[in-house]
Amino acid sequence: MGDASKKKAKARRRAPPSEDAIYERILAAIFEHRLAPGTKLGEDRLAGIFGVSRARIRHVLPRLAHESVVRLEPNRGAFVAQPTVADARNVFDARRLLEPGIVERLVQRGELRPMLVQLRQHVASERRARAANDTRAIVRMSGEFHMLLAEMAGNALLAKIMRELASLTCLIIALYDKPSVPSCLGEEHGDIVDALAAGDAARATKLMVHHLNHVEKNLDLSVAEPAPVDLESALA
Amino acid sequence: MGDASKKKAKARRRAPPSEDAIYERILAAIFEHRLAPGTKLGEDRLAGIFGVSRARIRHVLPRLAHESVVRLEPNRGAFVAQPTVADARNVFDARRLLEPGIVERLVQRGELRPMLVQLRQHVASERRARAANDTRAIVRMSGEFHMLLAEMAGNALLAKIMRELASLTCLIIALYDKPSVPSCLGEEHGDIVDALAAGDAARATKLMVHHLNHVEKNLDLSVAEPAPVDLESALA
DNA sequence: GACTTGCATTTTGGCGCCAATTTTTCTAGG
DNA sequence: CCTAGAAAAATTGGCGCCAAAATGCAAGTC
Repeated sequence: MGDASKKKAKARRRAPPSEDAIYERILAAIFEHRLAPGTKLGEDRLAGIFGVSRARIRHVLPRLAHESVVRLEPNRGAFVAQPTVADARNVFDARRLLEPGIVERLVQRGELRPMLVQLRQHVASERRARAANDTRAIVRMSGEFHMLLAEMAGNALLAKIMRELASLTCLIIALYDKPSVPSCLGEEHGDIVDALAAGDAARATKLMVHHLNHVEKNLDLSVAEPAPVDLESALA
Repeated sequence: MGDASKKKAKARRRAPPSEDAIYERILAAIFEHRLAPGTKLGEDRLAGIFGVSRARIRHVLPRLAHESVVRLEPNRGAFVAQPTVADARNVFDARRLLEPGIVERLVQRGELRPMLVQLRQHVASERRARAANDTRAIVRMSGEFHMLLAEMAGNALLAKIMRELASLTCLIIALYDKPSVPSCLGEEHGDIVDALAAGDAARATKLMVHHLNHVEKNLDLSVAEPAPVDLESALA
């Protein structure tokens, strides 16, 4: 390959990236749709890119695999996961179950003045990204909004689960987004924040469910699965 | 140490345990309260016990750490996790959010005749273990009941999350169980199955929430945290 | 006699090498 | 010209060795 120079160029000069840093970097790349689903994540390749040894990479990949963000095939390597249509429905189903509860816990927490200003700032950033047509920022911040809500709900466990669901949702959008509409619906995040500011928990949860339904409906989940070719049964 | 013979005795003669097998074995030991919270999980110790190389162990421990079942201290080793009181409350809070939804999804699935027989069999096994006063089996099967429900709900993602929550619950019971009452409440699992059999989703979810509340109330979560000695702030 | 300091042992962390499997390419045949 | 087979290259998986850090012990000192 003749792009050895490019690898060298991307390796940090004398910054030894920590293990968590590599983890976050790969996750961020997936979040921003810089790594397409199905992309092979070769060990040597990644080691060269980050300027670390292969052993370091071999610690990070299983971690990502455990969150179903990468798929680990024995003796073949790691690939960015390709959630099936069934997986996608499961993710949205789980989110419809979790996120209304997260919103409820957030309002029950009381004293959400400082949280509201942070949420408003985030929504404003989203609006700016949308105005600039910065697709990567739009998708990333859209996921971050939901992660922010979860972190504010005061339950670190739920926040961790929400992080994982947000990552998977990013992959799903990358795979099944209809080219027609920009996947991020206008001001629905802002509407949720407004309901929270009004202390109307019921409306906030209802808006959250509707929002999730809208996002899912804007995906093309009707496509037949990439032919689950079951040779054994097909040739019986 | 003079117990080198005991290690050898426990090592499988000529059965090379797979990586998943080791994972499951350690998890099972935690489930059955054979490994107390805080126990150190030395690498070559485990390697000797399972008769595998240290490298194999070094792949399993991070996996368990990712589920918060073991705590990984840099340069110190792996320990069975010791969830704090706050962690415990978070776990039960998350379960109160998830499990009613799981029950709902189960009934909406329809055709639960075969599932009901399996659930009834499980409840019967639990009853038998309770009659035999087999504490380990009681705790293990109590967690397995909830995992079974989640797997039947038709959402593999929710099932995975429930598995993790069940593991953590086992640790929490091991840490905070009041010696007074056996932590597993009589026939509450059976009552939930009865409600499912009657097709009464509302009652089933209500019973589930009550059940979780009962389990939590039977724990001693009032103990003051082991003094989160924050030296920096204490000596300012 | 108790505390501190220094050293030895044990354990984890990391790096490099070698074997196994897969994928690609080259060659021979139809 | 295309297909099937085999050899070669590349990549993953695993094992062992070596360095770094932490713990426990022992000796020295006040």
